[in-house]
Amino acid sequence: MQRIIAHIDMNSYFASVEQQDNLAWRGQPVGVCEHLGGIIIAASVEAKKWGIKTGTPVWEAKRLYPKIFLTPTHPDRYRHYTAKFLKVFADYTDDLEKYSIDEAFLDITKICNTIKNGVRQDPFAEAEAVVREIKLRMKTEVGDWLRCSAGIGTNKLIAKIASDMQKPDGLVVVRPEDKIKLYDKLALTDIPGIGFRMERRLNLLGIKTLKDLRDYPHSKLVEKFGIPGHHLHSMGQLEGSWKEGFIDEPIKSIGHMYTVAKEYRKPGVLEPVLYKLSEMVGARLRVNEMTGDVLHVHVHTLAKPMEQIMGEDVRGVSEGFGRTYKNIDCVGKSRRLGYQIQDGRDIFLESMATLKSLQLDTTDASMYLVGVTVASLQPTSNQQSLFRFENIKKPVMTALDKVNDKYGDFTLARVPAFLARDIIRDSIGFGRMKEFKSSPVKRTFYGH
DNA sequence: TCTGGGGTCCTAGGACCC
DNA sequence: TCTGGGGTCCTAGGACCC
Repeated sequence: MQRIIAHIDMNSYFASVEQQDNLAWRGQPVGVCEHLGGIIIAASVEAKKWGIKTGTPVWEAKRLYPKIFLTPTHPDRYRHYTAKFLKVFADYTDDLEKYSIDEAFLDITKICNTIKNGVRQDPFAEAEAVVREIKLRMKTEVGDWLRCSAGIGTNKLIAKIASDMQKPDGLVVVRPEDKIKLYDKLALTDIPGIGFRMERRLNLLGIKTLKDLRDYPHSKLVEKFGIPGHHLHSMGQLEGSWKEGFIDEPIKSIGHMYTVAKEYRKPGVLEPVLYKLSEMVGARLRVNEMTGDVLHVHVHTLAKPMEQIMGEDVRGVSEGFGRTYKNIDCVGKSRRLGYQIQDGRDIFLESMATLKSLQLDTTDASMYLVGVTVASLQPTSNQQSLFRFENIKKPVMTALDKVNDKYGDFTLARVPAFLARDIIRDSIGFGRMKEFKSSPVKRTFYGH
C-alpha cells in the first residue's frame, strides 16, 4: 500500500480566530500580541500585506498601518477551534497527530488505497479529493473565516514541506516522482529541523544546498554530528523527519515563563512573578491530573550589546521569527525534589529556594525573564497517596480551581503575606492586558 | 519606541556504583 | 594502597519547533 500522509496547517491562526469571532475585523489588518510593548505574534492576511508579520514590534506595526486592530491572545478560543477541526480530521483516520495548536498530521493511507469496480485507484488523486473535502468541511463546520494549507506526501517531512509551499488556503501534492523537483526549490533551512545554527555548521562542511546534503556521505555526517547525523542524512534524502510515527505522546513537562516589562524591572520583582507562575503551573498540573518531581527555574538577563559578542563564538545567539537575536544570558537550575509536587504554593516555595541557590544579584534590574517548569511528570492515577494534608488541601484547591475557571485566573488566590501588597497593587506588571480592556471581574486576594 | 511563551530532544560532563 | 573501565543517573544548557 502506498503510504499517504497529509499535513494541515491553519493560516494566520490566532488572527483568523479573532476575525472569526469578530465580524467587524474580517478583511481588516489584525495583530495579536501579548501586550502593547511587545511584538506581533500573529498577523492577519490583510496585515501581512502591509508588511506586518510575526515578530514585528507592535510600535512598528502601528507605524506600518496606524488603524490596525490589536488584540491580546485568547488561548481558550484557539483551543476551542482546534478541538473542532481535530474532530473533523478524526472522521478520516485514527492515525492522527496533533503537532501543535494549529497543525496536524493525518495518516490517510487506508482510505486512499482503494479499489473501485475492480480497478485500483490512484492513491494520490484519492488523497487530493479527501483533503479537498476536509478543507470544505473546515469552512462549513469549523469556521467560515478559517483557512488552512495542506500538503500531501509519502511521509511526514514531505507533507509538512508541501503544506508550506502554498499559502494561504493551499493544497500541494508531492508524488514520489515529484520529489526530485523539491531539491531545486528548497533551501537547507526549509527543512524542519535545520535552523540557523545547523545551517552554519553544515556550511562549514561545504554543504550549502539541499542537494549537497543529499549527496554528502551518511557516514561522514554521523562522524561529525553523532545521532543527529542520521537525522540529517534522512532529511537530505527527504525520507522522513526526526519524528516518524503517530503516537499520542504523554506530556513531559509543564511550565510558564514571563517577561517583566521594562518599567517594572526592579529589585524584588521576581518573587511575586514567580508566585503567580507557580500557581499557574499548579493549576495546569491539576487539570491534567499530573504531578512531577523535577523543578526547573530559569532567569534570562538582558541581551548583550552586539559589540560585546563580536568575534565571540555565536553560542547563545538564538533564532525566532526569522530574525537572529542578540546574545542573552540565561541561567537555570533543575532539581529533583524527591517527592511529587502539584500544589502551586509548594512549587513557589521550592522555586524560591532554587532561585536563592542561583545566588543572582537581585539588585540587578536588568533581569527580565523568569520561568518555572515542573518535569518528569506522571499521572496521579498511578499514585496512591499523593500529598501530605491531602484531606485539607484538596477541597480548598478544588474550590479555587472552580472559581478561577469561571471568572479567570487569580480571581481567587492564596497569596503569601509578604507578597500580598505587591500583587494587590499589581506593581509587577503582570496585568498589562488592562491596556486593552478592563477585567469585568474585580480581582480578589486574601492573605495566607 | 527595539523581541512571547509554550514545549521536545540531545549532548557533555560529573557523580556514583560495581 | 592503588587503579580500570563500564554503566547509569543527574543536571545544565544548546538547538530547534510552533
